[in-house]
Amino acid sequence: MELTKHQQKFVHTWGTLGTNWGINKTMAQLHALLMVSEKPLSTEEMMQVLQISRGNTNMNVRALVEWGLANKEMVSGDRKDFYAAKKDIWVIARQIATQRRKRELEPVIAALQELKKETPDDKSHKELLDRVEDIEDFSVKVDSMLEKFVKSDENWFYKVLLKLV
Amino acid sequence: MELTKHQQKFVHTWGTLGTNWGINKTMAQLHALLMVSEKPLSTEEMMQVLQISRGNTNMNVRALVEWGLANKEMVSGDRKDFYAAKKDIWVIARQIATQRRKRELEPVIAALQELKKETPDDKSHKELLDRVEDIEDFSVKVDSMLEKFVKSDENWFYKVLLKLV
DNA sequence: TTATACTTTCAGAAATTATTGAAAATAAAG
DNA sequence: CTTTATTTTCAATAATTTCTGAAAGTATAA
Repeated sequence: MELTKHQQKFVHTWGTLGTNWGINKTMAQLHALLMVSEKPLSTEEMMQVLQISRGNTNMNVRALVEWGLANKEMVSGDRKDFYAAKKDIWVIARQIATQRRKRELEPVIAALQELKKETPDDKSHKELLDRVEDIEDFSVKVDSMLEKFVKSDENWFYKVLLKLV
Repeated sequence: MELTKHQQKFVHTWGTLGTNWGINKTMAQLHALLMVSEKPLSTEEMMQVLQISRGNTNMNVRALVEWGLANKEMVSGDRKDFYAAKKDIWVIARQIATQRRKRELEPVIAALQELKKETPDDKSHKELLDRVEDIEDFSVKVDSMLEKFVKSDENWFYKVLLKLV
């Protein structure tokens, strides 16, 4: 299997951009590769195109599945597992929002709530409690906004966008 | 200078959470420390409280200033530089949105636009162009939403939130 | 069964990122 | 100026994260 130079560039670029988003290069490149592929790909094919090891391929493609960005598929008559990326940008965006909410926002809210509960409300903790409460309130708002986005359809987003103008 | 155990826990927790957001631990801890401090702090004080080196303190406190999350301040009668965190959550959120837009979103849009321009519109690039266009459109929408948020006041956000219900 | 095809795991190696600490640079005071 | 206080830089090192490849594990076919 061989990519055109433009496909190669897309895969390479997506890997670099992913790095700035805190996503590891291999995972981002696999995602890009699956997104431009017309058909599901096997581990062998991904290894060969990206020139990476079997272990690395397996770990990262499964991370993609865990994030809900790709699916494992069976091709009849073949014993191998194949993988295909979800291609609808709204589905992708919702999956990412779901995961980031779970991994980045909810732990913040939980930690701040605990902190608030156990911190005595005395003079020496005024600043601390003010900060914790402000950040918690804000986080809860963002969280509920993301929740709405996740549960919404495409039109919701357009409507919101319109209303903002 | 000494923190209460609750302040210590906040600083420690914020450092850990920061790590999950792709921010380095020292930067997040410095941010937390400055957020709970009633007065601006000197490099010495920050080094001593967090038990970190002078170089590390200097680099990361300047990163906070670059992100617009803290300010350098002069205390009259003292030759040292002091630093204070911005404490208004709306200001903080807008600063972070501004920076993330610049660092994470704009490079994506620029890269995709370039890719789109240079990729021939033939059959072998159908998937690629479809993906690039979808992601670019979506990114531009998110970007303009963030732009609005950055330029807005606190009420804007509440209004948006209300409209979404 | 046993053989074969394929996937998963994981210890060690490689690459990347963060931190130290001391030297160089800068700035204020005498 | 010269001295002294302070900040900044950066090469060396430490810590963390990613990647490899081979061995162990699973599943299907013969």
